[in-house]
Amino acid sequence: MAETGGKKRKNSLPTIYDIAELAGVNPSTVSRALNNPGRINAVTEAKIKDAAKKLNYHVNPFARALPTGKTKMIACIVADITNPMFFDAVRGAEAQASDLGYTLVIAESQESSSLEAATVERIMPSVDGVVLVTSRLEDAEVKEIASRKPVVLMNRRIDGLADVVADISNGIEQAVRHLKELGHESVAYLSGPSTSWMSKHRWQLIFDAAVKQGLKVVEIGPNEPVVDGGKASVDLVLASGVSAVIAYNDLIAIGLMSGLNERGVSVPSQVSVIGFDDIFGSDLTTPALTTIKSPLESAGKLAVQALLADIEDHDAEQALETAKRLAGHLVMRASTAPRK
Amino acid sequence: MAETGGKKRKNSLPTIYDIAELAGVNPSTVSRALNNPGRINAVTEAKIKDAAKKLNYHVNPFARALPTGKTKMIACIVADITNPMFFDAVRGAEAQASDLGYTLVIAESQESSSLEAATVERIMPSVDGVVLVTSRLEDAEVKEIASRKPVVLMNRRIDGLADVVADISNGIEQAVRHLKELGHESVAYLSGPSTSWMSKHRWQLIFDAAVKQGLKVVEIGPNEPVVDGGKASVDLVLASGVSAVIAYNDLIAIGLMSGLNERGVSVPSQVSVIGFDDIFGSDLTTPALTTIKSPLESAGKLAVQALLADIEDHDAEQALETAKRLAGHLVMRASTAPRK
DNA sequence: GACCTTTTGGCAATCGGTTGACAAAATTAG
DNA sequence: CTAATTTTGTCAACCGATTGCCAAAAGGTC
Repeated sequence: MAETGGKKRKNSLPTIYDIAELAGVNPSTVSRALNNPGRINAVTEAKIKDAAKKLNYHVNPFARALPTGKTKMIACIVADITNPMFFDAVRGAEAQASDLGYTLVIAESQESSSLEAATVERIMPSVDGVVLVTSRLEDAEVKEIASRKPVVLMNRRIDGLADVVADISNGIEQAVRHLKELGHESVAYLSGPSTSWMSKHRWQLIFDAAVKQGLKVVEIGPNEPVVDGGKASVDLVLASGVSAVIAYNDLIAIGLMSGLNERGVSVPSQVSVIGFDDIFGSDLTTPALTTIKSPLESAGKLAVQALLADIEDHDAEQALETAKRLAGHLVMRASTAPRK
Repeated sequence: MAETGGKKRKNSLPTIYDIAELAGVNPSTVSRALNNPGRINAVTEAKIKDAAKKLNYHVNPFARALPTGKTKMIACIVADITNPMFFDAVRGAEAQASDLGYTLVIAESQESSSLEAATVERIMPSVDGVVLVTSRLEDAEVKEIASRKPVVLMNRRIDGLADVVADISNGIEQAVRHLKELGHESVAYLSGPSTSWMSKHRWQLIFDAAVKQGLKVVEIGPNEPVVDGGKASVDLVLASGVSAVIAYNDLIAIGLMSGLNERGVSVPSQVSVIGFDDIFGSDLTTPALTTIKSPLESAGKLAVQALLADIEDHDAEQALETAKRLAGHLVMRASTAPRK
């Protein structure tokens, strides 16, 4: 006999139909028992749940996604996975997502706005919402995306959209005051990519703080937000004649220190350097880097919390409010010293 | 007030039915034209593709996944996202996956075997295959998973399963010879987690090389594969009386150096330290860390290549063969010195 | 016991594609 | 010019869940 007489079941996974058969009820009853506890008689429900256990049933996410449109996946798009700054953010997001039964898809845009757009386009159909971390897209593009699916921004602000941005004004003020107290009279800001909202934001705050403290202040950039970007800016820094530098991020700060070192300029005795983020490794440098740290893990958590609140039609305000109280602060180490 | 961006749109995305209508053909013809080029008359095909462009059509991945079982997603499960070692691996994997039209889902198991099992269970139904990086699961568990979906291992070997493991025997031999040449007579291996295949593997090779060079050798561990794990082992290292240490990874090595430093023991003049992986930051320490580096980005690429070959029923041998030629080597920096 | 509610669970349509079977049309052969 | 063959596109049955609608069963009321 060519065909077996038995079930033609492939080695595929159990479905609600199998459960229905085993429990002697209709598939729709199974569906209700499983997602709509209470809708069904308690004893029937128990019988169905037993059968489900017995068959080791797991809902097929695709079959569910088709009619509901809900995929239980969210995306987190970061500019550069290899920047340690993203660790904590991603880890916080991951933890919160799986806590709430969602799967987090992480993708990177490699600091490219066109690649970011393509990535978003590719992933969007598969997810219920998106967290954009330090997005390099233009406001209009982000808004367009947000018009299709829930979006939460991290380290970026766009009017009308939800965002999680730690308040760094205090940290920056501390940093600038710190430099002032060390006797510095001028400071340079080594900016990040020109498409970075966060870079502009930091410059704005540094500018204000410096003016307030009566320090001369200049912006040098844009710089690639990587170690080599910092290294490449050494000439400009030296030419500017400043005695202190605040860099867009720790990577740039580290690159700058290494570049200065190669030039025989000593940090911190000749030039003081401050970074942002307190990434892994920033306490390993010589001298250890003074930096302005943000609570990125909490930020990641809250971003996902707000996103899921929106997706599931709860109130996102609470998470967003909590996020507003996130604040950065100065971590003092050894890369700053009194001006000679 | 900032609302999250979800204007849930009613009029959903274009479907093949819309295209069919616009092009005046049957939906199945559209499906064939789009996935089965050649099956359909060239002019009809063109007309359909035009219509698809016009409507800005994108296939609904869930609708497709339902009948085909193919999701065009693969998972990459790593032990700890915050270990910089995974950057390069993940980046290579991501790049290769999107090149081939797949979406990579990254998840971490936080070094926990039970969490890893749960994560795999959760993600498995949604993906076509899995890359396990330094898995903490037992052989039998991994095999069970591999019996359900294609699996490729990174930095782990299990009989009968595909793996990508760079050949580090040479790098280790270089390292041990290097220590010997510096006059060391004994070396300790600071091992990683007891569930780590890679940790055992490294110990094996170090042991062999040390014996061959006539060095005394001991294993100290297990240690948590993080900075604090290295710090915590300082007492044991000092008590052992060795003058050189090779650590399971750079994180442990860095922690050890910092711990030794706190004890007033100088690296490298009193104790030489060597790590593994050459992570970001390992050249920033004082002294800069000597380490055995593996080509992790290539490994990630090849793992995905092999996995996709398997999934799409091509020949995975080629990728696997190339992977066999991946080799690590010693990166000499400043954390090793002649024995006093 | 007749009548009205409320529970409970089944039927069948639906989500958006894929694909085997087949008929109509076009092409080639004899 | 008819028969055989190939090409092209349609029909309809899935894939596995969800859900509105409805009927049967159970419970309450008078």
